Amino acid sequence: MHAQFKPDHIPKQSPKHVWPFIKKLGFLQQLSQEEISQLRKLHEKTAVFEKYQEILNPRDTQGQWLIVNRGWACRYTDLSNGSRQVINYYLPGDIINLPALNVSKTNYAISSITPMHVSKFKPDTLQNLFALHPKLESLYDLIHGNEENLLVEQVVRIGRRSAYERTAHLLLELYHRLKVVGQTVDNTYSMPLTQGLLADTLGMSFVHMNRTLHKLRSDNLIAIQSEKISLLDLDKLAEIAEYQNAGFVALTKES
Amino acid sequence: MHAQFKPDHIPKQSPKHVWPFIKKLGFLQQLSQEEISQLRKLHEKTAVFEKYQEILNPRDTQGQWLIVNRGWACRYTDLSNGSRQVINYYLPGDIINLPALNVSKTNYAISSITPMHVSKFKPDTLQNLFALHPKLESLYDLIHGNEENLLVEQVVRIGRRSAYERTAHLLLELYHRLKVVGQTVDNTYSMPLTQGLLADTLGMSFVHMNRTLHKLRSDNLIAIQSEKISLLDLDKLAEIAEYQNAGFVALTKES
DNA sequence: CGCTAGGTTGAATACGCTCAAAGATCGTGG
DNA sequence: CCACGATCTTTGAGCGTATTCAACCTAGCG
Repeated sequence: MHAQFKPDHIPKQSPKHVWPFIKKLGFLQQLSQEEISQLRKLHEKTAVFEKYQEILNPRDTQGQWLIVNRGWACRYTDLSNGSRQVINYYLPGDIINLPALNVSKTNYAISSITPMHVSKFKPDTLQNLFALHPKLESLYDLIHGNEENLLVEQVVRIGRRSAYERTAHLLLELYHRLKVVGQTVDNTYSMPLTQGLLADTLGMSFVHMNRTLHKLRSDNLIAIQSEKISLLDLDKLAEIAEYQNAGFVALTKES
Repeated sequence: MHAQFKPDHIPKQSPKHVWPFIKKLGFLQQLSQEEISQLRKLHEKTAVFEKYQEILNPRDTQGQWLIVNRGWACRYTDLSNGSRQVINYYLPGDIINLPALNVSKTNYAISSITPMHVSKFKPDTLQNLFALHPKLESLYDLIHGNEENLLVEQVVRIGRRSAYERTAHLLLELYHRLKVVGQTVDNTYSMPLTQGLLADTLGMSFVHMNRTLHKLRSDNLIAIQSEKISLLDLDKLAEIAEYQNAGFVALTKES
């Protein structure tokens, strides 16, 4: 059990446990007790992955969906010249939609980055849920749209931003996504990515990644200690990165 | 009426007209006459856009979906420093899913590139269709997955490929997507993108775009005359770009 | 205590950008 | 029908950001 997971270390099956996925939906829209207990049905079967374990394995994951409860994963492509591009990250509260991946041929893989806890469920569980609770279906559409927005942001980030801006932008995105599921404390979160992985995400060399992080530090915008990163000036970072929180926008916030 | 549209110039309402969208689905899986006539219902209401006209206008497009019948469009983001990033293109046979865009806040816009013909339909038309024809629903899931794959490819392309590779890769993607809807002839297709737009797609300057295209030409890999582009050596291009046709893979090809 | 993975730093190089200016193409209006 | 303007393309030259190569440092783990 690694240090970075302590804040989330709550007994797994406790009825008081709020699953990150439910927390995320609750952030988007107020949920009734009935809806929450319905959503708990998606969490009945859990599983565990080790650090750096392959998750996308088209052979044996047919018809299984995963919800990330703890830990990070990522989707990536390895190129023949030895370089790697990380497409996106899966954080607690995110759905990893394996069947959709199987539907069409994929050029990418999914792997855990840290040890992970996930919930597994079958697609028809979701179908049944939506049939009874249309509101949950619209919420699902919403997070699905947000996911696509994240991909779009990744394109813009890599395509038209400087290394400095890219880095600020990604760190902000991670911050906002983690905040929704309660994994930030005082603008600080645990960031289990190596500089190599960050570089592979932002399309740059790990040497330059290192230098860019240094510049952000010397500009007093971020602070890093072991796996904890602190965003020291959210406004300034957002200004530099031209960051708009597209990845997580609530439809109607009726809290 | 522009020259590049002549090959597609068929009377609009002719019963023999095969809509690109239907052609695309038919490429993925053999369609029955019944299914084809069902899909025609999506094409009952058509509309037209001018060249460089804004399509995504969150105010007035609620609940409308578009199918591209003719012409090209793209989704893009303008940054405050004056640069632009094109996210993806919409070609004949593609669906532009406007409601999904409205569901969550977007940082991007959609605009036509050429004059366009589109079909408009309401989301519940699609719902009704799927209720009666599950096979069509699974086909829709498939093209939806393919769309996401294209976005993923765009990330990899921009993130980890050289200008030369990127360009080859994009030209191949456009070729394969157009081929499915019958808009290629002998490895040639009409490519209405300016070098500036191509550059904004691939995250490079238009000057370097120009030089890269020249290199591809002098390497005898492509030929360009006005708006026609020919891919002279598909295999070599694919090898250079490490291209795998992820954007369009059939589930079961039972022809 | 030594190995391995990750982080840091320097120096040389290269890929792609910016600035600038000159052609080409096309639509439009005189 | 030609001339003009606007947009797009082409080419040159200098510059800058990011890469590569290489070495060394650090921390964690067996």
